[in-house]
Amino acid sequence: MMPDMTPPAHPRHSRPLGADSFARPADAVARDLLGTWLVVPGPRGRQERHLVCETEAYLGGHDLACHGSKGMTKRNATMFGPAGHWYVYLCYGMHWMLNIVTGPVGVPAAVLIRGVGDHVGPGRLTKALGIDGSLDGRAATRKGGLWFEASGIRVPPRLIERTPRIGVGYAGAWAEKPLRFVVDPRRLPTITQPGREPS
DNA sequence: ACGATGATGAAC
DNA sequence: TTCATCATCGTA
Repeated sequence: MMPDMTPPAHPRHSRPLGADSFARPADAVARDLLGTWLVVPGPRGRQERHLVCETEAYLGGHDLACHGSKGMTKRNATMFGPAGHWYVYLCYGMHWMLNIVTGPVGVPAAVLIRGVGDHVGPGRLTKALGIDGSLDGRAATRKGGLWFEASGIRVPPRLIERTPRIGVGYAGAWAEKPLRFVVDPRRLPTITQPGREPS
């Protein structure tokens, strides 16, 4: 069974990951977001939960692959703001990219969410989940929009694949750094029914 | 391998 | 105002 649409193991403890989870280096956040739920408002007041399985870290102004490396612009201003806010922008004229801002205020760093559950690919997942630029700048640390939630699923480090980031060949040596994090959800423990512990 | 598709940012 | 670029994707 794929993890999408699966309820949390402990609904009463369901709460968004807080600002503390994101006010850290982007590579640490990118790794730790693997195996968490992305909680998305669904039809008729329901929530969808999608397991995060692919992320990329953009480290800050010194990272030549990061939008913030050329200074603050209208598009990337959200990246310079507080951690735990969504940074969403349009890529190639048609694909919305979903990022979560990380690190301290003034440092343009973020994590790109590249794959969740069955929806692999940053443009595909935003299309499937109905995400667009109207989310840019909104907080992820409160219920009401989209947020992350601990799943209780342990992701063993040996199951995390690290590769260079996709589509940033222009970034010189920064293009080679292993800042993409991937886990195959089929290798994770079976997702449980509500009230049960992950095996 | 290539075109779609349009906002962005820098140059002029 | 023009132009190159772009954290992609579907089709061939």
